[in-house]
Amino acid sequence: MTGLESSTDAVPVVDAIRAAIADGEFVANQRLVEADLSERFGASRTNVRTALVQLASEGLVERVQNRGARVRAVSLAEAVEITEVRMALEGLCAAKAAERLTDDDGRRLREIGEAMRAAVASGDLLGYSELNRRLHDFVLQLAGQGTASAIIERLRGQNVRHQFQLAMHPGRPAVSLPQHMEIIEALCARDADRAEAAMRRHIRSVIDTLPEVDTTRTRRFDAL
Amino acid sequence: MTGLESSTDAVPVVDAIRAAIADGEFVANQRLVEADLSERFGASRTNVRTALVQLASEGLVERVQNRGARVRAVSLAEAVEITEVRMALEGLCAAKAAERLTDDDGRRLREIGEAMRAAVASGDLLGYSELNRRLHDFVLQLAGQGTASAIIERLRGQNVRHQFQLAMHPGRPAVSLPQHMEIIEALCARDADRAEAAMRRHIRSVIDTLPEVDTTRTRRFDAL
DNA sequence: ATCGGACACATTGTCAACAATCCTGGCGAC
DNA sequence: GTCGCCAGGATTGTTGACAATGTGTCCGAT
Repeated sequence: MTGLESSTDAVPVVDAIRAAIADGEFVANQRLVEADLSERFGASRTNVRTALVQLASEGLVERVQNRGARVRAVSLAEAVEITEVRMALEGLCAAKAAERLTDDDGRRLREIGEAMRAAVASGDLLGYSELNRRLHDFVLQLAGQGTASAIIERLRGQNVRHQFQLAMHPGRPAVSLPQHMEIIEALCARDADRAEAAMRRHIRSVIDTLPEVDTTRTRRFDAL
Repeated sequence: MTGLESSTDAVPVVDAIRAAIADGEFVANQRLVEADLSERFGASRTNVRTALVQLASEGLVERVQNRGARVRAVSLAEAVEITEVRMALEGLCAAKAAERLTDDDGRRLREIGEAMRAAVASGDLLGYSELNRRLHDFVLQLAGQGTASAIIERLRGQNVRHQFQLAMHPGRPAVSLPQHMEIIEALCARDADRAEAAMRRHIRSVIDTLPEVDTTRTRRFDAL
């Protein structure tokens, strides 16, 4: 998509920019010039401007007075902090999900689990990554915790880069697959404490792996 | 403060509105008319507008197309959800704080604890409430978790009403004081697990008390 | 060759006016 | 009396132009 395909959209500018950042079209530290975005998405500069304000309060972009906005680069330390928050919140959601689980939910969970096994066995990294997302999303949905889910979603947006690198890390599936299965088992057993513990162990291992996959060349040569 | 005292402030419109909501000057479901706020705070309507967008993405304000903004009313169920998130996150921060605590921090914690005891003994509800805020803030500061702290702060803003009612609940200090002391002791012992557990127990009791202090008369009969 | 200053350009910040939309109240038809 | 309908007013949404600020460049003096 090279140009102007959106003619009469409501207020999707913020979503469009968010998606562009998520998809890597806008890379970290890239400048976001209002006039350019305005033309790129066929929106008025005012709309782009308010979109940038909103994205700034979501932590996706940085804005400095009279100097414009750019895609915020999250350091490794920040990625760790963010994932620690996710650990606490997804743990909470796992516990809630265990309490509210229906038999049908359990079946769907096990389906995801089997699909994961198959994806890992066949070396389908992208498929496994997609299933990973589906599992975590499903847990959030089961938990029925709107507040927590919204926060987790927002934090995930800030971490797309690190998450992606993690998914492509060789040997990672062998570690995370059994953790995922343990989460599923605990949920199906409706054991809230065990589900929370399993989820926390899983995300703790993500945190421990983050430094290994970090490719922050730290080319900002002053702050690190 | 009744009127226009801010003449040449940078971009404090959003902070001013936030403060007004926190202080109860703007009550739940109250309409926030751009022109009125514009005059009230001596800012242009454009600034007010972007401020409202930002506050909406913070969850303090609700905005509907062509119908303006109003102060968001958080239901009891939402207040419970919010406080459950706080339980998870402040638990995390308590654990981190225990690991990083210095001797001097410990002394300051115990000072707060003693001041709390005195406030409760003398029936100083407002003083105790203020100390409560100071204790929780101090734990966040000790934890050094910027991401978690920012989220907690934001959630607190949404819950001001319920928090206030809780603080004024008779008999509440008798319950929360020993919990606060346990948190302080666990922190001073540098026992991360115990600190996290104590913090979670404390906030769990807050959650359990919320329904009792709830005064959602649902008097929104369309609100003005 | 390097430094300082002035000029030009690019970009953001602000404002006022205009258009679109929604709510209110009154009026007539049934 | 109730329902539908149609101005009138209030409020939000949008646009474009202009001001303010920052950035980069070129030139001359040392």
